[in-house]
Amino acid sequence: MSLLTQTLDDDRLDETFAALANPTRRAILARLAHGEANVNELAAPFDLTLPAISKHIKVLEHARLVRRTAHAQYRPCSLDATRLEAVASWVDQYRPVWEARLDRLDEYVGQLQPKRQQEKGPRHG
Amino acid sequence: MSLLTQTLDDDRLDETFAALANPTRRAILARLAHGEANVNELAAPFDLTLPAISKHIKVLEHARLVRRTAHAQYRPCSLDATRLEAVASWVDQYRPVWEARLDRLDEYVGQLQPKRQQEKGPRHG
DNA sequence: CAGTTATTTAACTGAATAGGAAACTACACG
DNA sequence: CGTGTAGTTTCCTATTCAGTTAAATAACTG
Repeated sequence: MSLLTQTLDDDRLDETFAALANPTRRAILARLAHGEANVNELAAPFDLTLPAISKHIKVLEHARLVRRTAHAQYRPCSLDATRLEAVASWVDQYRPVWEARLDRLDEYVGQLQPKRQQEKGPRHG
Repeated sequence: MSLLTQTLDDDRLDETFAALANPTRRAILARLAHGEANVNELAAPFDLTLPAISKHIKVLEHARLVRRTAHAQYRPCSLDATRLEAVASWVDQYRPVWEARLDRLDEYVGQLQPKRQQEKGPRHG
């Protein structure tokens, strides 16, 4: 799959990235990586009201970054890493770009050999 | 670095994820992965006005996902993969979670050995 | 059933986003 | 200098977002 077609199958990537674009939500994910937690537990470290946390969780849930169950009046959350894996594979498409430090994937794609970096030269004349 | 401290150094991750949470901007990045391009070239595939694209580029530039230069009246953009690398390493923190399919990093952190996967068993009672 | 705990919903506010239209800047070219 | 080309800025609109308070729902507990 080329980087040009990548746009076609970014099914839910908008939603995923939008969910990740918030420090509270990333912190919630980090916490859930250590095991499931209910809403009050998740809210504890933050200077936010419970409804605010509840909404953040809803965003994460809707983005399928967390799964929820229900035990009595508790609604524990757990991490669902599937979408994180999707993020990883999206960003991994660009890995050659930063690894080669070429900033041109073309050259990487076309010719895998290291081959002298081939400066394009400044062409501002 | 543990997943709990990860929150502390997510310097510009908000901005980065927010910039990536848009299909037009991701498509622009994809295009730039093939080499630099100016604004009109970047705008061509989209059903958006030039100012709209210009603003998307500004978002990407501010998020340091693209770099810009100036040749005459052209302002070519090129991909800067540094922040993508940051995204990759952020998401890679979670790799053990989806690779082990445990949904509990604790167990991974505690005992790295493969050691028979140790099913926790269903505990919904 | 009354009360307590856990969580959500509703209603509202202020700020940020995405987009368009129109006007503006900057440069090249003749 | 005037015109075309490349791109940005300004202004405006509609939508979404993050947060609040207050009220509602849900389930356990005595």
